[in-house]
Amino acid sequence: MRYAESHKEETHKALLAAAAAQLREHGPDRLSIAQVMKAAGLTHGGFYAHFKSKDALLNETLQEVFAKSKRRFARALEGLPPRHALATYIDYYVAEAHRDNTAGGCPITALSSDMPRQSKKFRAAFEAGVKGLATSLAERMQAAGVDDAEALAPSILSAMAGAVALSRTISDRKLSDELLASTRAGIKARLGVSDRDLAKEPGT
Amino acid sequence: MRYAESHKEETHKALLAAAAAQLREHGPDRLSIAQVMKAAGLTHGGFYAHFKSKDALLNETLQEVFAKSKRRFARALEGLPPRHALATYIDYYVAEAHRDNTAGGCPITALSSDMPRQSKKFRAAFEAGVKGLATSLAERMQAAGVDDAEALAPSILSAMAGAVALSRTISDRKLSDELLASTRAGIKARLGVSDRDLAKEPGT
DNA sequence: TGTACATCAGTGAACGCGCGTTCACTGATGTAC
DNA sequence: TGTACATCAGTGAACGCGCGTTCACTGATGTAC
Repeated sequence: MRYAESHKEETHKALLAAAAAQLREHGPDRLSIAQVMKAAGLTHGGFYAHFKSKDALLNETLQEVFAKSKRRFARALEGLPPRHALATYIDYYVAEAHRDNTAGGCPITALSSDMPRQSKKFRAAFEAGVKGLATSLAERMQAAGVDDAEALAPSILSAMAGAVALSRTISDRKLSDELLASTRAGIKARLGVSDRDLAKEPGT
Repeated sequence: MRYAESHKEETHKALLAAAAAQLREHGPDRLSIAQVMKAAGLTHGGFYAHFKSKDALLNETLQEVFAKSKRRFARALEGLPPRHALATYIDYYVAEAHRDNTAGGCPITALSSDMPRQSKKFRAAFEAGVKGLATSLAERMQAAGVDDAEALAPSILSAMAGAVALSRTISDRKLSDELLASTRAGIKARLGVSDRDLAKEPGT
């Protein structure tokens, strides 16, 4: 079974996509190579033609997931005026849809409490991703006229991630929804981009 | 080797104490029965004289950890005037010392992102613990004159837990410290118990 | 055009390992007589 | 007071299991001649 030139690269991408979902859904420890291969329609033995080890897969996957997060972030806010964009991002992150989509969501929300138990290399990749997202957020905040944006951004990010993470642990739907709504309102108020504040913003 | 009447109960407690630390340090999946027994100076085979299963140990341990968290919460704030107590709690929770003490810290911070992958029973124990802490916090907030305390408390709790959890993933000490400081300031401002606001409070 | 060989992504059996769990056993002490 | 037996927390070997990893093999297609 000889394959097209691009075949190996395509399989590599398919494995990364499967791993990206399983990493967030099951965590780095419960993600299993056999399951990732199965999701791509392959048997587990072939894995090592694509990755040196499970660690290598996890590292590449995490970088990919953060990069995708950042790209999606930028795309969703394209063209919006700065303060509106910031409010939209908060609503988009601290959302029921995000809570209900662990496999496709933010790695900070899905993996924060796993990180201190992971390898140094994996933690470094996570930290780089966090810094990247914090920087993006800080830029958005600065553009929206928020004071001291750079120092504030990591705290805002952790409040958003913490709320979504906690909302996932609560089966009481009403309480979970309220936690998200209350967090959205609180963060937007803190940044001066509540619906009330936004009325002052010049048009799109 | 016949033992004193209280001996079995003491061993049971020692196992719970070892499990309490390891649960938060290593998470429910990586906590191992052999390691817990070893920490109590015993061999792994004897475990089943004390607990029906690993699941039973995890459930009992988590309940114990939440109960202890709540007791410590109450003890630390005893005698303080309401608004001062609230500010103290925030400083106490969102702290470098808490970040550096995973094994002895809050289970929400240590386990949030593990929970969606755990058994229904374990998740129920966690949810009950979260509700208990949220209620305690809401009472403190209400006593301190915060509006809409009950609806706000879960969001505040998630912001505190999220900040400590994220601070643990960041090896960059300066950034990690700043994240905590910025979160303390933000939450105290949101609740109207900043140092500035507290000057107005009647004495101890 | 036809034959022999090289390529290499993927297969599937096998490995050692740590895990949760089981179980026959130990041995110091209490109780029965 | 002395002997035989019961108790039971703890021991340590053994189990099946899923895991990450290795490796001899497969077989469709490309290349050499």
